[in-house]
Amino acid sequence: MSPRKSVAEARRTRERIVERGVAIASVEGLEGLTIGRLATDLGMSKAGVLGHFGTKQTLQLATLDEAAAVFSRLVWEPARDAQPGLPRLRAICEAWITYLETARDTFPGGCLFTTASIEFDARDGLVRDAVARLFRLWRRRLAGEVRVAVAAGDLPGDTDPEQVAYEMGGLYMALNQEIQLFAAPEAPERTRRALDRLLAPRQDRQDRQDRPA
Amino acid sequence: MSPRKSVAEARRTRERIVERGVAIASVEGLEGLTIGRLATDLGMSKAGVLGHFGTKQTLQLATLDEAAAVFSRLVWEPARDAQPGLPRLRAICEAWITYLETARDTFPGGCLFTTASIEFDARDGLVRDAVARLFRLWRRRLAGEVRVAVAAGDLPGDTDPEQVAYEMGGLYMALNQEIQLFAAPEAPERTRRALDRLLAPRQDRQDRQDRPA
DNA sequence: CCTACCGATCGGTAGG
DNA sequence: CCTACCGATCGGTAGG
Repeated sequence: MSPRKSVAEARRTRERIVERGVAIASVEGLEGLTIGRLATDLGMSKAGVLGHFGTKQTLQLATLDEAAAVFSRLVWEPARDAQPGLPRLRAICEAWITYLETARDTFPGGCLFTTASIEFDARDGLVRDAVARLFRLWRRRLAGEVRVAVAAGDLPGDTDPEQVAYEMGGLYMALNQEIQLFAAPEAPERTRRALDRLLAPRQDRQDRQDRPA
Repeated sequence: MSPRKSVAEARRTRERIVERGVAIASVEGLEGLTIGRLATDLGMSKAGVLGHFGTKQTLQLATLDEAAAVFSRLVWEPARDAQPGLPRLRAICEAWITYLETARDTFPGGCLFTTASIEFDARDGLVRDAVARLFRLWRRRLAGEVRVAVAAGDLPGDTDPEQVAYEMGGLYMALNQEIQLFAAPEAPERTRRALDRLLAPRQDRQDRQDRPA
């Protein structure tokens, strides 16, 4: 017949496309991710690439899914075994910093979610909805972890978990910019200082005291 | 000869192009800002649009310049008359929030600088350099204002001005996302709460005290 | 400032 | 999974 591959081979090809797609989209955005570029990079035809998805939008959604899976693997899962509450929150924070600092192979252009959020925040459609869903999910998880930390007495009783999660999001966008736009080596340490203030374990302080400058 | 216009008319046309360019780029990004789209929107020919700039890159730089001028007018200038230090810092913060909340005519897709930063942070070239220069300039101004506030005794003596300016940047990116992606009405108030904590006037507090919840 | 054009690339389809 | 194609749009140029 034709050079049609087995189901397993086709799945593996689809994986390769999506992995490459994450890297391209990290640099060029999900709109800048083009079928022609993918085809060239992978030594395939455009029709061969598109055949796995049907439309560019489906390709974008698959790329976002793969990126979210990587993020879970690098940020959420390593913290899973930490004690719920402040210890796990701290573990998530560190994994998040490491993800932004070192996941350059997977995300050579920086955090794909920040890129996608900016790119789609003024549009409608399934991609925008998927991006918003991810940010909401992650904020909910962070806020939940803050809530546990408060209940455990690790954070002040009047802490607003949503507020803390919101501010954490800002710190990570700042860190992403600092790494990508300025290649600033002190950025992770700045982020840690800000997080220490945000997640200060107790109210009996006149300043932070648990980390040296 | 031809429908060539006077110098003043040509300048006015250029202004119209650049103003429209800011609005388009706010939604589509500086790469998504196309000459054809501008021409259609303005009822001109593509060559007529491009003639004012020569290349797309020059158009992008002119668009960024115009956006920076608007930003100065809306954020820096209103605070100019406030007392240097914490009062001026607070005035800048409020103007900044207002800018993100209400400048929808000029920036229908949200803060163009955040968009441009994300879009160009993985590329080289004059546009990237111009974006980086703007962010550096504004951070320097913020840090300078923090320094004045510390010298005036309005902020604790161990305040790190660069750190505060860095965190403020993160808060504004978070606010931009919250407005654009989530249309969250409580976002400005969240930002104010975070800024109050960041710019807490004195260390003799167990928690923030100058704003009611 | 226009018309008329260029080669390149876009997303996508037909047919195998 | 391929070749071969489609109409639309991209940035840019020639010439007036």
